[in-house]
Amino acid sequence: MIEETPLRRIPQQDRGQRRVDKILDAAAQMFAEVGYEAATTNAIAARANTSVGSLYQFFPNKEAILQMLAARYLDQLRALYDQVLTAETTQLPLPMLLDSIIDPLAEFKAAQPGFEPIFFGAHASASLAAAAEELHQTVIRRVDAIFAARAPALTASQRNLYVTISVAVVEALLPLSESAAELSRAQIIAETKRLLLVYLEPVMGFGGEDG
Amino acid sequence: MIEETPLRRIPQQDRGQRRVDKILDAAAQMFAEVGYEAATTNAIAARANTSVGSLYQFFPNKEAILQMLAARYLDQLRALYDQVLTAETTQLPLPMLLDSIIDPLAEFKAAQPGFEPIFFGAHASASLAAAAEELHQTVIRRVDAIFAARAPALTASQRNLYVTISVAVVEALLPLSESAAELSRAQIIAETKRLLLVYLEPVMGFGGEDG
Amino acid sequence: MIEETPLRRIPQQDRGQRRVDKILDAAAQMFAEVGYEAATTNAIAARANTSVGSLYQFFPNKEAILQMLAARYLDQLRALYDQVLTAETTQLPLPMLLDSIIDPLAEFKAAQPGFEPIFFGAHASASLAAAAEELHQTVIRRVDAIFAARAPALTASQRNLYVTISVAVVEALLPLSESAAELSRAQIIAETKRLLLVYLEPVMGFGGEDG
Amino acid sequence: MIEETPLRRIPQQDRGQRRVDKILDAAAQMFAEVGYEAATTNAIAARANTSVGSLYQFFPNKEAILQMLAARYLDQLRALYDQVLTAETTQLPLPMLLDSIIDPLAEFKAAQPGFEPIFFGAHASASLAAAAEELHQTVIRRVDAIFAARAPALTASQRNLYVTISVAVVEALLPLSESAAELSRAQIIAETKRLLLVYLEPVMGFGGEDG
DNA sequence: AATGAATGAGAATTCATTCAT
DNA sequence: AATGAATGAATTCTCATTCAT
Repeated sequence: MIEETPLRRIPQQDRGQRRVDKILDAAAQMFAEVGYEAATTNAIAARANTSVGSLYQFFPNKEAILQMLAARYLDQLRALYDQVLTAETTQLPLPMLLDSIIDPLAEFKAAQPGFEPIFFGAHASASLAAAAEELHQTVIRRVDAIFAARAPALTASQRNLYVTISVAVVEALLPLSESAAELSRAQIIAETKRLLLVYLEPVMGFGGEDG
Repeated sequence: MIEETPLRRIPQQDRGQRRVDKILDAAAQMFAEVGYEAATTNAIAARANTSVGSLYQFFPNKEAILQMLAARYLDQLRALYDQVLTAETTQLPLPMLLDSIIDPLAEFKAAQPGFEPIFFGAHASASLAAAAEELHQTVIRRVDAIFAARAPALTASQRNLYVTISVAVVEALLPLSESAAELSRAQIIAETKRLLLVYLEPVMGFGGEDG
Repeated sequence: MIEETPLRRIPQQDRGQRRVDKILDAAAQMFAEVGYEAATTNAIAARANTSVGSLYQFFPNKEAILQMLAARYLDQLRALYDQVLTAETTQLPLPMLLDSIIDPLAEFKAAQPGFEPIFFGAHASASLAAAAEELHQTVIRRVDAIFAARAPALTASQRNLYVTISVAVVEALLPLSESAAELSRAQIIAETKRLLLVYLEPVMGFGGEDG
Repeated sequence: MIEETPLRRIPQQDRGQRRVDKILDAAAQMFAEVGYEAATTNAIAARANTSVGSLYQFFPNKEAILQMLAARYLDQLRALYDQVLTAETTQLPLPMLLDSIIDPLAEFKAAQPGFEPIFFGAHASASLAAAAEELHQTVIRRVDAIFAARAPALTASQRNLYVTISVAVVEALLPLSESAAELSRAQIIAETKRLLLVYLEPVMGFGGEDG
């Protein structure tokens, strides 16, 4: 889906790949700290212990950094879910299914500082929105597949509603641990699951299609 | 920090007030259209049929416009809720209570183009976050008061959890009607209420303190 | 032919027009001294006793300065020729006709430092070439009209050859006074005329259509 | 200033010389295509199938490439004229003498893509002008020697005028075949000769010192 | 008070040149 | 010697803010 490689030069050597990673890490930090617009390419390069020139050797422009970062998150997230969400997962009791979906996301979010502003962050700029779109769609598709397997009685349209709402809820609640509300990360996660449990139980409460 | 009046000069005359309003309206539109960062003060002034000079006569800097806009929304939202949320409202059946809380917000959001990026919009920039904070706190406090009256058995800490989650859910779901998910505004609102209903019913499902 | 006004803002006031003129003068000097590519917008602004910001208030980009400069020269050159080249001029003895064509150009070139790099001289960059094109075409058309009136027996194609060669010769020789060849301006101009005289005499040597 | 060898290292081995040649060829192409300023050293190296590093092993800086290219053209042009312009040539009838001078130059120009922007190309940048200077002087000296032999009656100063004008005319007219004037190369060359014939005939029209 | 021209710091991006491998 | 990654000064252009009119 990201057709054209956003990388200006594909780093064949380890050193190049390490440099790209360092730049992406630095960018993730800066985006998280000051936002995409306010993060300057010079500052990103400096934090990555490189020069702007090197940065532009790998990325054609600032937006490409964002896209590449999103693409990296996408890969990692996919890998994470590939591990966790197997055919059997689908048939777990709902609470455990919710664990399987939410826990990886929560952990990923906690581990990756730049993930939140891209994925959770609302769409303050056109660039951000574009970068986040594929990530969102991927999560949406995964969840949709699970819901489809779990609640085959739902029409595609009904499922769309459940999926959209569920994903939006998770995206909205997980970041709350950052807020001033004096709620612990664990509390937030637990309550998110509880909320989705009562919401989804009527349609996919039981271990699957059986009653 | 927001303590000091962001208005450089308090417009005593109507004309001044009208000008401030026009600038705020223009700013709201621009913020909604292109985002806070991309909205230039010159463009805001032009859309308000004024000059940058006049704009800076009323606002010390760009961020002050945002703050002032947030403050205006705050006033309007307060007034709205003052009308709707009376002592009796608190004791309505939960579905109707949810109507009382969510409908005004949904309508306000629909009517005010600039409200969404500030209030719902994620916190892409430090400025936006700061401006939104008071709005959030106000809504939080209102809802907290209602929940307190309705579910007096809850500890402050428990209530904090319910309030935080409930408000976050509303903030996350209402903007979905803008997204590409092919869901109508009415569908979104209905589902938001249904979600909160199942979530809150256990603790405040009955008409009030009685069983 | 320059369809879209290259001016970002059309200066209604005298002050604005004066500023535009000062910028164009400064640009002309810089282009003449270091060439178009090496002339930086900051240096142009500085020499015009302004700021880059002001420069960009009037010109959308660096190339527009060049275009505007060429357009200004075009206007001035047209005005100059409108004065000098009347219907009667056409019928003057060839030496005087050559005076009428070459002298204004030589004087204009001497008076306008920036004219030479644009009009004379080959065009190293695409921008320069584009800017010069209209100037060239205008001179070509003028000369063509004169030649047509003077030597009606020539076919359009033959005339094209004479005009092209004649104009190219003038464009090549006049700048020689700048070169190291130790030739005075007057010498150069005189020899240019003598050269064209012997070249053109066979086809338009006599006072006009008469033999 | 051009005194010091522009070559950083004099390539003793064939391989080095071949590399230098390839770089010069690549540079000539790029200069012809996009101009001196716009031609980047990286692009030149790439087109020469080398690396920038190697390029800088042979050339201290970008300008040196231009100088070296001009020097190479100088050598080739000298060799060409050494072949063609012998003592006997000088005494040929003027039309044939002009053939002897102009034809090699026209052919050389047609064969060497980078020659035109340097030699004919007006002096858009200080670097270009410097590089072209020696080429010009060489041609000037050759032509001067011929004119001296052919028209010994002319004073050095008079000869200077004729030589300067003649060379400038050729430099100006030959490139016209590239322009949009719809004139063929052959037409241009023929007309250039005709022009110089009528110009020079009075002073060196006859087969030599007689007449 | 109102205007909008003027300012210039700061941002993204390029490219000649260097230097570690 | 060859390579090409790395560097960072320099350039174009923007836009928040000021200030003369």
